Amino acid sequence: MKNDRPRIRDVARLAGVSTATVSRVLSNPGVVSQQTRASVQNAIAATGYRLNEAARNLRHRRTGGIVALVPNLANPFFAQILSGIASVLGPAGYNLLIADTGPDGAGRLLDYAEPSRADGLIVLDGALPAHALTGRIPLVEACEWVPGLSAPRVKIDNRAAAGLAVDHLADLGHRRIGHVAGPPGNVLSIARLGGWRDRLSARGLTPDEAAIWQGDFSLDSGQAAAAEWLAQPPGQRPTAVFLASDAMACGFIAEVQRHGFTVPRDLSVVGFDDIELVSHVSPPLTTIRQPRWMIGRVAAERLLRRLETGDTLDDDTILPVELVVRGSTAPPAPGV
Amino acid sequence: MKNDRPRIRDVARLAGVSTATVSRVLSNPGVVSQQTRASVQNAIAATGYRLNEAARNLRHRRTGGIVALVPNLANPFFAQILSGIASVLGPAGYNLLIADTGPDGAGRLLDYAEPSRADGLIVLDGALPAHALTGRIPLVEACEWVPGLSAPRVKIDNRAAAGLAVDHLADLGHRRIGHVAGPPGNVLSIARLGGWRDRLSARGLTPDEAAIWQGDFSLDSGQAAAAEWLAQPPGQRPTAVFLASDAMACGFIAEVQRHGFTVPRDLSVVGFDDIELVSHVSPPLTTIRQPRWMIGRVAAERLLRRLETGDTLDDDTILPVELVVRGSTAPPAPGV
DNA sequence: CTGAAAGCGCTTACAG
DNA sequence: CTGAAAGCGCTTACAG
Repeated sequence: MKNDRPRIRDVARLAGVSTATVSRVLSNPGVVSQQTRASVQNAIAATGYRLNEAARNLRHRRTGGIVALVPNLANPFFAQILSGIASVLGPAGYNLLIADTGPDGAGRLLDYAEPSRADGLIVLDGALPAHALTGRIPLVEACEWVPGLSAPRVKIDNRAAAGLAVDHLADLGHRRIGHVAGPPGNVLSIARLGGWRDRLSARGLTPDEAAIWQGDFSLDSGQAAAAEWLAQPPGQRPTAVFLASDAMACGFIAEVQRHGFTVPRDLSVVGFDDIELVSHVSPPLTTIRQPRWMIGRVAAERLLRRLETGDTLDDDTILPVELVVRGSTAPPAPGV
Repeated sequence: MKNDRPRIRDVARLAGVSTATVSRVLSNPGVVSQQTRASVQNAIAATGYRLNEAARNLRHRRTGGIVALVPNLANPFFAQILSGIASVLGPAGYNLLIADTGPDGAGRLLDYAEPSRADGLIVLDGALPAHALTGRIPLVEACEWVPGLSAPRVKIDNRAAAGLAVDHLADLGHRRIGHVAGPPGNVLSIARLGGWRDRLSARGLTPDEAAIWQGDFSLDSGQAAAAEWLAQPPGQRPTAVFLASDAMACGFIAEVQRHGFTVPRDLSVVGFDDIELVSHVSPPLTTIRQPRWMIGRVAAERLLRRLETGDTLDDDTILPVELVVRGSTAPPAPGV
C-alpha cells in the first residue's frame, strides 16, 4: 500500500516534465506557465498523487509540528486551552503534538524540545526545570510560567484577578474572608494568594494567616479545606472563602452542604477559572472567568509569529479576566 | 542555531569511521565491535550529536506519529481518554497528534489520514463519514464508532450499561423512569436509549415515549430537559430519570433544584460517564462509570499491535462499566 | 519558464 | 565487523 503511492517522479514522467517543475506547481504555481501547470495538474489528478509532508519537511529543515507541554492531560482545565491552540495551528499547517509532562518528568522532556521533533513549544507547566528548556527550540508559555525562563508569556493577571474576588466579597460586607490556596510553590498559587493578601490589606481587612488553607487545585483538596473550616469555632470561621480553583470550590461547597450548611446563606464562596460545569451546579458558582480558549489561541499565534519572524522579544500578553457573579455569594448573615 | 547541529557525518569524521557505522551504533549497536562502538560513542558525546528523527522516519517510510481524531477538544470528556492514549504512545516512541474534527469537517480530515502525516489513527468521533477513512492508514475506533467502517473497536457495552441504570432505579421501586437521550443519530445515544427501552420492557415496565427527552450530552440540554419535566403534570412525571451523560444530569439536577425540588427525595437521577466532578456535587451523582483512561490505553495498544504485526482483524474490545451508587437515587416518595 | 543536479540527514542491502 | 553507495521523496540555487 505504501509502496504504490505515486511520488513526484511518477507525476513528472506522466506530465512529461522534470520533478522540479512538478514541485514548483505544488509550492509556487505562479512561476510555472499556464500550459505546463495544467498538464502537471492533470497528471496529479490522474495518478492520485499526494505530497509527502515528511520529505518536504526534511528538505525545509522543519518538522511542521508544535508540541504542547501539559502538566496533566487528564485535567479538563486544559481541554479548552488545547482547543484554542488547535484552532490556530491547524489552519496554519502545523500539527499539534501533545505531551503529558506529569509522569515522565524532565527526562523525556528534552526529547520534545528537539528541533527534529517539533518546530516550537507551548509550555503550560510552570513546574518544569528552566534549564531543560533554555536555549532550545522557540517556545512560549501560557497560563503558567517557569521562573527564570525567558520567553513570551500569555497569561492573566492572577494577582489582580484574586483582588476582584476579594473586592466582591468585601463589597458584600464580609470582614472575615478566607483563602484556599493552590499547590505550594506553584506560580499561580503564589500570585493568587498574594492578591488575596494585598487586597485585604488595601481595604483595611487584616489578612488572617489562620484563614489560609493549603489546597492543590483538586476537588479533594477543596473538600479537605472545608473540613478544616468546619472544625473552626463558629464565631471565628470566615463568612466567605475565595478558592484558587473552581474544582476546589465545588469540593468545598459539597462538603459544607453535606454538613447542613447552606451556601450562600451561611457562607459565601468564590472560585477561580469558570469551568463549564460551575454555572450549572447548585448554587451556581461565583467565580473569576479565565479566557482559556483565547489563551490557547493567543499563545499559538505568538509562537507562530516568533517562528516566522524570528523575533526575540520576550513580551508578556495579559488577557482580561472577569468576575462572574452567580448564586454562591451574598451578604453575610446578620449578626455573624 | 539549526545549522550548527552536528550531523551523523560529523560524528563519523571525528570517530574515524563511516556514517554507516555511526548509524549502526545508533540503531543496532550489537553488530558493531566493542572498540569501534566506544569511539563512536565518545564522538557522539563530544559533538553533542542528537539523531534527527525526521530523517530517520523518512528513510523508514514512517512518520512516528499517531493522530487522535477528537469530536470536540474543548469537551473535558476526552481529556482522560487522551491521557490514556498518551501514556502508551509516549513510551512506545510515537508522537501523539491531536486533531479537532469539529469545525473543520471532513475536508481536512483526509489530510490526517495521509501516510505522510501519521502512521495510524485513533478515531473518537462516530459522526465522521466512513468513506473518508476507508482504505487509508491503519486505525482503531474508541468509545464511539463510525457505522459502516470496519476497524478494531474499543468501547463499552452501552446498551447493557443503560440497563444497569434502569435496573438500579427499578430495584429501588420506581415505575415511571424517564430518559434524556444524547444527540440524535449518535451511536451512543441510540445504544443507550435502546438499553433503556429493552430493560424497561424486560421488567414489565412499558417504556413511555413521552418520557424520552432529546438532549445532546451538554449541560444546557440537561437543563432544558428538566424544564420539560417540570412542565408535565405532577402525577405523570417520571419519579426517576436516566440521562445519557453526566453533564446533562448536572444541568437537570441544578434546574429542578432551582425550582424547589429535592434530589433524590422528589426525583432520582442517574447519569452516565462518572466524570470527576459528579462525585463532589450535591447530591453526589449516581452514575455509570466508564473506564475512560483505560479505553485510551487499550485503543492505543491495539493500534500499535496492528502497526507492528499488520494484523487485519477487526475485533471489538469491550471494557467493563460499573454502576456507582451515590446520593442522587433513592426509593420514590410514598404515594407518588 | 524549465531542467539537471545537489542535498535535507538518515539507513541498509551488498560486498568485502 | 565495516565501508561505499544508493535511496527515502522532496526542494531550490544555478544555469540556460
